Parts: sequence; structure tokens; C-alpha cells
Amino acid sequence: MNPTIKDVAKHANVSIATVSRIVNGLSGYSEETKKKVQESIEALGYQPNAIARGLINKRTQTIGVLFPEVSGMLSSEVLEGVENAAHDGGFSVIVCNTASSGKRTVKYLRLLQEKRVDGIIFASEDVKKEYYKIFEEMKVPVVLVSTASTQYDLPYVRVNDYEGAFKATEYLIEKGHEEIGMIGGSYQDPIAGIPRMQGFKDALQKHGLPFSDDHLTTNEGYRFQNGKESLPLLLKKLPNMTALFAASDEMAIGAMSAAHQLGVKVPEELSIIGYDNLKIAEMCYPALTTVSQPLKDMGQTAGEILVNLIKGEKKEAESRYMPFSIVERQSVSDLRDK
Amino acid sequence: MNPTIKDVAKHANVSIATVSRIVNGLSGYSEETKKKVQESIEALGYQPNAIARGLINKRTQTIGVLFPEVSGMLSSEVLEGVENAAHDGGFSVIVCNTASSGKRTVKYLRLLQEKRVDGIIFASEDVKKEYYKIFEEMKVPVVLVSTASTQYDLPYVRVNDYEGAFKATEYLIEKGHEEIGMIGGSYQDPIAGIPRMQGFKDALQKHGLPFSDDHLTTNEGYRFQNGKESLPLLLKKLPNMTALFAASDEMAIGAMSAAHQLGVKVPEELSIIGYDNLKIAEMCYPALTTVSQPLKDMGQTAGEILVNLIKGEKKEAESRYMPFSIVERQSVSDLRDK
DNA sequence: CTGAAAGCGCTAACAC
DNA sequence: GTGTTAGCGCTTTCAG
Repeated sequence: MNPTIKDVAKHANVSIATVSRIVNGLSGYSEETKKKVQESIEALGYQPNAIARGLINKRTQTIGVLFPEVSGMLSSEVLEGVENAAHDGGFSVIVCNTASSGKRTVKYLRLLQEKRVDGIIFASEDVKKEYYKIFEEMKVPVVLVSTASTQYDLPYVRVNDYEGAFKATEYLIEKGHEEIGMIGGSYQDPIAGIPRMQGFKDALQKHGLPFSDDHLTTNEGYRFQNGKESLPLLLKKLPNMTALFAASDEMAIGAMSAAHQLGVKVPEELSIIGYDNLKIAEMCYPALTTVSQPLKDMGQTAGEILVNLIKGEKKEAESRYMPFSIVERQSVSDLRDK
Repeated sequence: MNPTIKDVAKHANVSIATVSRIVNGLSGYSEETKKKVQESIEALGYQPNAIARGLINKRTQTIGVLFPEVSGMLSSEVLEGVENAAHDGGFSVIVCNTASSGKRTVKYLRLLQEKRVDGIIFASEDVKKEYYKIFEEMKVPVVLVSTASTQYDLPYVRVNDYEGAFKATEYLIEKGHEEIGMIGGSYQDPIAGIPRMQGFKDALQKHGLPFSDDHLTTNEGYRFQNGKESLPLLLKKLPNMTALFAASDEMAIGAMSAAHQLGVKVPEELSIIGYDNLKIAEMCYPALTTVSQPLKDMGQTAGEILVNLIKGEKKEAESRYMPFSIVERQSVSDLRDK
């Protein structure tokens, strides 16, 4: 067995209380005993038991992070940021893969409750009533990242999707495009779906460009396949389309792939702008112009907010809109050049 | 505060021992008291405290996973597999980002030791002496994934890199290529570096093809940039090169990107085969032919082995070579067609 | 079948 | 300065 505080106390000929004080950097002992105890700790290879500590402090120094999918490129960047902030704040992070399943999510939340995590980061999904009830039961702070709750007042860290989509569309318009299509998400998705489509529409309208259902395809997901399948549909509805806004980078790259297959040249015949700025955006050819979400920063910020909330330094959490920007690469051509 | 076992006992008018038995599904109580207790549990919303449990059982039902980089596409797929297996086995997983830093790794290992994790998964890095010493101190099982230890006898889950590289090269040769180059890793890297380069050389030799330093560039890392920078170098050394084996998909795609810029057509003028089969391999254009490592499966398998080790079902861990395969897509052309 | 009590490793009063 | 002691919430003998 690992040595305990008792063993150290015995070895150093002091009481366990003294050892505890020294280990925790409190006051109340002479330099002499301190040295003695530290030698004993060294000699025995003593490591304090965080479990016992947690039992008494009611603090586990651990947070839980829930993702709909841990291997997604979006999630993994956010996770890196969260892990970073947590670690800096002295916390460990338990990852949970909800697989977008309500049952799994509830199961995980219960687990995190039993494990007495000090806080939770909830990513990329809508907060259902069941979840919120558990949050309340747990009485630990919760921070949303890359999502927001339509019904509950929970702090979030995200970018303004409406604005991002609006700007992306305007960017295309500024480049001289007039027949612009969009590969969108779902009208059921209040987070990434509706706002991005609305931003698109409003930008067209503001600039006096027409919008109809022909300008848009909706999709269940935001994956490569969705984009790849959407492009031909969109092209059929809008044969003169010169530019395209995709609601995610994966979709944009899917569309690019479909374009290659159809012999449509990007960006010469079709300009494409994506959304997210995943690592792949700069790896594809032509490199994708896209709306950049500071994914890692978002994770980091969410982690920091949570840590502050746990430490009680901030009572009320401030939600944060993170700045987005348009990263210009090679997938959009300027029609005004001609 | 959350209700404790005491509260439940009081509410149900029984002793805490009885509640404990019922909660843990042990025997020794009447159906009647069981019902009574369950109602109390329900009424109070009681959740057993895993911390207190862990203190007494010396089991936290938690494992730690160390990655050199959590946002890498390789790591994130492995992580998903690990998380899956762990969850199925009733364990939670704490992720740790070592950032390839020895200091950070040691710090994390200490942390995991304090948190009393039941086991560790160590990914993609060589096991240094310092690490191994801590593993021994901790007395918990360790499983390596996507790496192996040259010095220590630790169970691992990985693919045979030498074989993978050998087959990839042979694949190119079978397609009629004779001037074949390689973008490799480092001779300092005994895991992914040397074996893949050796496999490449040996395959050339077996088929009577020449090999010299001109056929290879070495790199510090396996990233997109490394590949992108390597291609021009290689092309200068080996102007007649018709095919290329890259030691990672990222490098392959980097090379592809450089080829596009140089006006070299893939696969018409230059065939490229990668290594890993990341999700991006099918997203790029042309879709990348590559050596597939079953990343998620590897994580899953490593997780299962670790769980078995912890549960004591298997005393000695069997290391596992996972099967690789060549996924044919569009980045390699068949010279014999002409 | 059920309860009392010891104790997991530690912290935090409270004494001396 | 330092030690004693009472728990944290739970499991597990050991009695009854």
C-alpha cells in the first residue's frame, strides 16, 4: 500500500496534524520540524490521497466535460482549450461522450454527480429539461460552450452565429457575387441552424439580392457527406450560382469535393466560404476561406469561467461572445477583378 | 447538501448498513425493507458518494489517459475509442495533455497518482525512465497505445509500422512505379520514424529498386507543414519521381498541397500514398489512398485491456498488433494501364 | 434478517 | 508550536 499521512507522522515522530499542516503549507510549526517531515515524505515517497481530501473538503478538483462526439475536429479543439484552463486552475477533466443521446447524457450526468465533480462544461448541444434538472440537483456551476440555452439562464461562451453568417454572406457580396446559395443546417437546430440561415437571408436582403427556397438546402448534420450531397441539389435549383456559403467547414469541403467531381472549378466557377476554421480548412485544396471561430480559445475561456465560478471568485458568470473573423484563403474569387 | 446514506437510513427507519446492502445489491434483507428503502432513496433523491466509496474500496473507477496533444486528429479518434471502452467497463476517463513535455507528463502522472486512478493509458510517446518509475510506484496497470516501449515491458496496442510501410511501398511498386520517394519522420523516433523508413527501404530493395538518401526526406514532426515543405526538396533530389509515400496523412496532404502549387498533377504526374487514414484522408481532393490504422479500435482495445487488467480478470496483459489495410482512393495512379 | 461500530486517509477545530 | 480528536460518507466485519 502507498504510505499514508500516518506513516509519515510516525517516521518523523510528529502528529498527523503537523504533517497535514506542512503538506498544505499552513502555518504553525518550526523550520526544524518542517525539514524533518519533508525528509520523511521524501524517504517514504508519500503522496497525499486526493480522495480522502475530497471527502472532507467536498472538493474533488475535477470537472466534467460533455461532448456530443469527442473525435470531431471541433470538439477536440475545444477540449484542448478546456483541458488547458482546467489544468492551470488545478483541475482535472473527465471527458464524456454523449453521442448526442439523451439517455447517455443523463447517465453521464448522474455519474458525474456521484463522482462529485466541482463543475461541468456542456458543449454543442441544446440543454434539455432533464439535463437542467440534474444541473440544479448537483448544485455545481455549469458553463456552456459553443452552444447556448434557449430556455435556461446558463452562462455560455460562443460566437454570434447570426453575425458570422451575415458577414460571411456580405463578404461574398462584396466580392461581386449575386447568385449565392447556402448549405445550411436544420430549422430544428436553434443554435447553429436557424441563426446561420437567418444571417444569410438578412444579408442578401440588405443588399437587395433575392432569396427563395432555391437558394438553400437544409441538412440534418454538418458533416462532409451532408455538404457533398447538398451541392448537386443546390446546383440544380440554382444553376447560375457563383458562390456558396456552407454552415460548416466540413460541409464546405464536402461541397468542394462534389464540385471537383462535377468538373466545377473552385474558385473560378464557384466560390465557397465555410464556417468554423477547422485545421482542415487550410489543408484542403484550394485552401478554404472561412469564418473563424476561436475554438481553442472558446474552450479555454469556458474553462476559466468555470474555474472562477467554482473558486467562488465570481458569483455571477458573464456569458461571452467570442470574436469571429473571416480568414481569407483561396476558395473565393473576386468577380470585380474582371 | 446532498442527502447521505444516513439520511436515507433515518427516513426509512433502518440502519445505514441495511441501506448500503440494498444500494450495492448484496443479500441480507427482506423484500419489504428493500421497498421501503428504495422509496426513501427516491424521495430524497439520494446518490451514493463515489468519493467516500473510493476511499474505502481503494477503487476510483477512473482511468487516466495521456496524450501528447488532445486536439490532434489521431489522438482524438483514439480517445473516442478509449472513452467508449472505459465507459462500458464502468470507468470514467481523465484526459491529460502532455504537450510532449517531460515536465508536464511527470506532473500529470503525479496528479493521477494523487487522484488514485485505477489505471493509465499512455499514447503516442516513448516511455522515459522517469515515467516508468512513477508507473511502478503507482502500482496500477498501464497500457500503451499507438506506441511501444523499447526499454520496458509494457503491454501495447498498435500496428506494425514496419509492415505497414513495407506494404504501402509495395503497393506503389505493384502499380508500376519505380522512382519512389518518401517523406519520413525522424531517425530519433524509434516508434513511427525508423520502422516506417526501414519498411520503405526494404520494400524497394526486395523489388530490386534503388535507394539512396535522395529518395528520402526526414522531418521533426508529422504535420501538414512538414509534408508541404518536404515535397519541393524531394522533387529537387529526385526529379523523375512518380510516386511518394508519406509517413503520415497530414504530411501526404501537405505534399499534395505543395504539388498543386507547383502545378504537379496528383495522381497523373505524381502518386501519393499516406499513412493513418484520418478522417481528412477522404475529404481532400483527390481523396487520399492510405495505410489505414484502426485508430478508434485501437483506443477501444487498449481501454478493454486496461479494464480487464484492473478488474484482475487477466493477470498478464497481451500486447496486440492491430491489422492495418490499404484503403484505395484516388491519389495513386496505375502506370501499367498505359 | 438487521444494527452497531470500526475505520478508509485526511482536515480542522480545539486543547495544551 | 504541536497533539488529540471528531468527523467527511461509506463498506464491512461482527453481534444479535
